[in-house]
Amino acid sequence: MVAITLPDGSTRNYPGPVSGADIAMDIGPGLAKAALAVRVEGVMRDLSSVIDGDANVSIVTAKDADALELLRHDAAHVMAEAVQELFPDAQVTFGPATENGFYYDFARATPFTPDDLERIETRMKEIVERNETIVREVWSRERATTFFKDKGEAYKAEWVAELPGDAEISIYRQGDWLDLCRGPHLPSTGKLGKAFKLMKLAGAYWRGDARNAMLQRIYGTCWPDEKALKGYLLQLEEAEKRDHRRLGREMDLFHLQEEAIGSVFWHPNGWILYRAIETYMRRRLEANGYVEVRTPQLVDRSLWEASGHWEKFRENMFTVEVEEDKTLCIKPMNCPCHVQIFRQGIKSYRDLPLRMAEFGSCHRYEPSGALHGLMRVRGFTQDDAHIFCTEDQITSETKAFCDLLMDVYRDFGFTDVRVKFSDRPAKRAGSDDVWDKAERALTDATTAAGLETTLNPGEGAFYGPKLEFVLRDAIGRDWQCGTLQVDFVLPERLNAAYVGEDGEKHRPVMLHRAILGSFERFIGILIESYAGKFPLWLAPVQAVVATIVSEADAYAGQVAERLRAAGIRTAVDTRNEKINLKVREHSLTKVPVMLVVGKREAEQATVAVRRLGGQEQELLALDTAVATLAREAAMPGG
RNA sequence: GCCGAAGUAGCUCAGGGGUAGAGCAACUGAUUCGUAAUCAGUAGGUCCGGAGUUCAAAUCUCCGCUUCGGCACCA
Repeated sequence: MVAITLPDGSTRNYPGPVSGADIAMDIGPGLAKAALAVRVEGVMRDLSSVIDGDANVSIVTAKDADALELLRHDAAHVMAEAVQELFPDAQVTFGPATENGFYYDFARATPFTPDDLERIETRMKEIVERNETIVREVWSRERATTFFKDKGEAYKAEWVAELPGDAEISIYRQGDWLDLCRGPHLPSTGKLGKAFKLMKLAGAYWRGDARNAMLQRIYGTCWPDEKALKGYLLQLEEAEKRDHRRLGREMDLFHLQEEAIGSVFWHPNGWILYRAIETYMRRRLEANGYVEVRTPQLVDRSLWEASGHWEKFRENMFTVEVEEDKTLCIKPMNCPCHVQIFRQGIKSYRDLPLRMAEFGSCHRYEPSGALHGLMRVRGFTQDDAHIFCTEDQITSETKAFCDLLMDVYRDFGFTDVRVKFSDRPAKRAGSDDVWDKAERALTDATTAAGLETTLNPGEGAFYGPKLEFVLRDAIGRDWQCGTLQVDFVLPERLNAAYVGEDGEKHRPVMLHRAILGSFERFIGILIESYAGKFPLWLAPVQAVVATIVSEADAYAGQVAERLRAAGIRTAVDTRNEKINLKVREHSLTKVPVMLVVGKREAEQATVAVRRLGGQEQELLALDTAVATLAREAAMPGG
């Protein structure tokens, strides 16, 4: 007897082992038709898999959230089948489901073309129509190895060889095509449906290693139905409209050009935004016990040799040969310079923690393929600071930092922040004792700050563990902004010391930390996150006074003066144009507030206030409007 | 850096071995108008750069640069 318990709590008994399909059929033919897979004790399995003992079971249909992953994984298989039918010389490698779809990596001498994509997609739809039954088989290692080797599938053969000894080698067969795969899969290709689309071609290294061959990756997206697919494509289009590179041009914030690759030309409007953020950060840091410094751009190579950067980071550094045997480096980081300031004079334990901040302008020679708008540049400014403290202060300083960081992010409208915790790497400096202490300190601090972290095992810096704070751009790409890194090594290398209570010399610990990361990247993300519609305190132009008739020109000037006197960045538009045009143009450049004035307003000392994106207007006395806007435009945190 | 694609007016894009095209923007003029495009006219180009093929190259070929999409990288 096998007792199967269903999600509703009911139990069905079977005389012997049953498959998921049997159970679904037993419950009803409708469900049997809709069934895609079965979840046994929470684990997703093939519908055909046999359950031979009592179990909690649920039937997975397209309505299930995790049916999507199944669907997408199948889409990858169907694509691979289509590709191999059309291009028999293409070798298969891997093809997983992704956040919005799937991809499959192929090895092939001649690259696929965009035209090929159309052919492949058409063939995929044919395979769905063939409704090939998907069958799972378990092969011996020898059989699998021989099979893939004979077929010329070198990558699959390599993978089989590397599967652990006790691993079951499962093969999924659909029609004449098969693939080595862990599964689970749908019962047949027809269940996939046709709500998929091949999106783009890309290169990708075999097993993600740049030393390996480059494969050809085809990305696709896949959804349960046509409506969801359309919705996704529409969402992509919308996201494209908030691309910071596009908005940067439309709103006249900045530009990039060939003669200064990877460096930003900030236009007046963009620079207002930049400075507003800098002012805000400076106030925040001052309120949190930081001191601000400024250190040199050009620093002799010897300091970088001493810090270890010359050895580890040289390829990313711009250098200048000034005279024979003298190399200056354009600083890629601020830390060694901050240690130099720390080292001036004798520091006592009473001076700690010393929080030294700099809006540090740095340059790094980033690989050409990595450059991306404001997000990845070669010249940037960090909201950098180094906290010199004792080991005992790591937890409290980290906690204080996390609180500050979350406060700042909240002020910029970010509440969904991912925090990654990177612990000790294989190659590292410092004793295990010290690492234990540092990792525990970070863990305690994040817990105290109420942050959930995901572990990035072995990804810490060689000099200490770190926290990374990740924000997401308009099209779902993640960018690291904030960071906190514990460093035991640099104080040692650059000989930073303080005198302790005991009168002896001690090494301080350095916490490298940034909240925005770089102004450039943060502003890029900010633009996308707000879709250019900044809150009042950040908007480069906060208000436009627009006239309806030229008789109101003089009054418009007075209104603007009043607003400016109240600290509001105001422009006046007295062009001889219709109000419709003015509203449209200032809406497109995302000015948050428009004050429309005509004859009526001029006579009554009022303004018609129109908010960006809104339909209605509010008629206010000029005094009221100025007071309201001044209050709204105030920088958060005073 | 690697794989692929693209580069034509300020922007979006069409064209394609034989005089360089459109819409929007710009400029000029008219229009004084009540909340997302008033009308008319004018001007605007090293077709990314360099070499080659050709009577003739924006167009074909090669090399380079930049950008875009991925991958790798991001101490």
